[in-house]
Amino acid sequence: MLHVPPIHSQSYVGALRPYHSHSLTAEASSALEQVGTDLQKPAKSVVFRQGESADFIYFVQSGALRLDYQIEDGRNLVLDFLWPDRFFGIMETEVYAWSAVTLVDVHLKRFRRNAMLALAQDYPSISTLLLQQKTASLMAAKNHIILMSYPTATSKLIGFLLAYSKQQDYFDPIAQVLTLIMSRKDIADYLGMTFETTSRIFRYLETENYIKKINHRQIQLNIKKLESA
Amino acid sequence: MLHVPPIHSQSYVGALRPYHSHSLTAEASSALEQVGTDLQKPAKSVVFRQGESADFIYFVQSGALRLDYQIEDGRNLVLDFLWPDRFFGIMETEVYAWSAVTLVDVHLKRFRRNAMLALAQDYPSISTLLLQQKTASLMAAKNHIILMSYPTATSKLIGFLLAYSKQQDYFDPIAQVLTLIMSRKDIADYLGMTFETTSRIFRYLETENYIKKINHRQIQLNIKKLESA
DNA sequence: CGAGTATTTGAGCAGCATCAATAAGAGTGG
DNA sequence: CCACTCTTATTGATGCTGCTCAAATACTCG
Repeated sequence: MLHVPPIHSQSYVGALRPYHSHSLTAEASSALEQVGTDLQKPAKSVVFRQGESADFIYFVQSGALRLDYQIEDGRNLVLDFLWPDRFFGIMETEVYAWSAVTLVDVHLKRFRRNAMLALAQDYPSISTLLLQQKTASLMAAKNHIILMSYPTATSKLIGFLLAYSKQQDYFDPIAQVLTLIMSRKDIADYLGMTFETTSRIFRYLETENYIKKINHRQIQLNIKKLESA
Repeated sequence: MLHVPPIHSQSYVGALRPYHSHSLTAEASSALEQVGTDLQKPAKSVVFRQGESADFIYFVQSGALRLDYQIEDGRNLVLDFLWPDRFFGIMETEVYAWSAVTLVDVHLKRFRRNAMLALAQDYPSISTLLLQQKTASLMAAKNHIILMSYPTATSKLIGFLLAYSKQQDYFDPIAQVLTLIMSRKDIADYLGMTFETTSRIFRYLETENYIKKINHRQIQLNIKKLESA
């Protein structure tokens, strides 16, 4: 059975509590189950591309992805990072407005959009689910905007690290070690800076004892110090 | 019969926008009508404040507003500008995560959140409407992120002017004159820069004949030149 | 008309981008 | 397992953009 936990927040905007604390009814859940198929993708593979026909809606069962928006000037913008329990690809348009790329091996559930939207007409709890998931996307976008509005690259990166450290799959709260599954460039493209700046700020944070690099992808965080910065 | 335009439709000039839509059935429409009340607000008034109990959902019938997010460090961030045909204040949390402030005199429709969400359980078309409106908010946020990612203040401001000039209430396509209903500071707080920079870029755009200032709030745009920049 | 607010403009400096060169790590095949 | 290649990350030097602080001007509203 497909169990969708209530949205939890990694947010600066505020904790996100569902209006009705709820998951799907048993009937809605099994109806959804019948139109969904399991799907596995290796790391660094494309789930869908910007501009492709938006025929499917996806759900992250495990792993992580990033959403890329290709700008006309050639730059790539990372719009969001997706973690387990998130739906994505819920478009109102014919085509996907951005691409979805896996960062690690992922386990997805895939639904035909037509089928899912038809079910939403019959099962109010599916409509509510879709609305909650859209809300989750919107809150993530608002948090992203807030991060990008920070006046310095240092505060942006600190904000990013603190938000990221809420992801229990990649942060060990005992050892305080964060496993970076995305590249310096991905982080830079998310925060609106160059990857050289990202790298330099990591260096600066280490000299000031905010973090300690174990290797390129493993970083020990001094959470308290980062939070008070 | 209720008629709400699809989210990508263009607004028509001057008239009051009904929230009635193709997506709402007659029953859903009249049910909604019974829980909605008309509301007028003068320019520069607060519709709701960040942190207040999120009891109402609003619909813009005419006018324009901005959504403000107050950051702990004292800065104010403009998250979005709202135009006619947009719902706002659809929260999943107990309280509003940002404030809504009118830029000009506005005509709103106000719905009790409890009532509206209860109706959504009975009328699938109301759920669809809410989902569409969330999508509109999300697309606006994504466009905002794209704007903020532009590498220079000049390109951000050009992007803002071009997007804003799609608002037929405030852009005269014959004279090519855009009426700015928000301050330099509002624009700066939306784009993530200082208002001095906003002012300087306006000056620069005028020297390069991208725009011509009629006065502080009326600006003639050379759309073609701006688009090719 | 006067007081308060919004906007413009100036000077100097800090932070980030750019261009460039190394270094570290990951992947592959012998 | 090592040698080779390719990718990712780091570090350096330099210049420009946009921020800060400051002052003057324009506009708004009672």
